[in-house]
Amino acid sequence: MKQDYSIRELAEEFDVTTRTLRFYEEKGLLKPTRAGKTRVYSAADKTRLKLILRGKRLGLSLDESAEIILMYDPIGSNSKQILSLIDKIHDKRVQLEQQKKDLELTLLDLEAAEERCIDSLNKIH
Amino acid sequence: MKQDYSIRELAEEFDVTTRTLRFYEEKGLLKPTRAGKTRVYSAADKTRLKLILRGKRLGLSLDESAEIILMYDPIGSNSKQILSLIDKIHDKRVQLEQQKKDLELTLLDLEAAEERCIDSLNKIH
DNA sequence: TCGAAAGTTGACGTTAACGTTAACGTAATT
DNA sequence: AATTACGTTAACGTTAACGTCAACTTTCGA
Repeated sequence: MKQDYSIRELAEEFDVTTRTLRFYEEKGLLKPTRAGKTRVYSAADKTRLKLILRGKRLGLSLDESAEIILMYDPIGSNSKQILSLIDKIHDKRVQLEQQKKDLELTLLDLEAAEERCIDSLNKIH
Repeated sequence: MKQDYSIRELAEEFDVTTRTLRFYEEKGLLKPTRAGKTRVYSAADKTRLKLILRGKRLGLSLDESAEIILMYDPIGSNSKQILSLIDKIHDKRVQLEQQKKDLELTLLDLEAAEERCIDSLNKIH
């Protein structure tokens, strides 16, 4: 598996602009190393980018995605910190479960709407 | 069941500001009638507000929610229009199904993260 | 070696979704 | 009569997430 990526490679693979990748770096979401001045993205950067974009499709802000990504990382060994992290994870799960419910309701509504459309068509015919 | 609502009643019930309700009206999402100058919201307005906020929790823009709400409404009896509507509904369903997948993946990740946290705690102890 | 292609850092522009005054009218309470 | 509470419109301010130059350097294939 490939190790490193240029900014353009990554941009094309994920269909974002290079501006976007630089912006994510400014925000601390990606940390490419440098070959001279040129950015070099690692497999870890690629994974993080994937998570960010997944978050976007869920309607999360970049900050929220950043938070979630931090949750995946091993964090300080301090007991208190870990407990606080568990809390955060729990909160985020609650939010996402609510979102899942909303999503399923909306899907049901759309199914019903589609059916009504088809009925309308049949009546016209 | 109550028929009409003042701007404040609706705002408090859904925990939004009155500014928000006026803004939604500007955008054509709500259409309260008037008693003099004062806005009077109907049950239909209330339902639409509920759908808008559900959309927000899904990360939809107001325009997207507006589109979806229009999908629920009976539309022009023109056959062509109905077919185009079915298409739109289908597209939106595809998008939401993708979102559902992303959501479930994220939930799995969070579960795993929580477990790792708990493991860390046990090792410390 | 040289010119196009791709890289870099500013820095200002844009859109969505409201927040925040301001400046005013109205209605009920004291 | 005056305060308080709630309503109105109008208009400028704010934040997030980039887009869009500009002005410059670096790299690489012919």
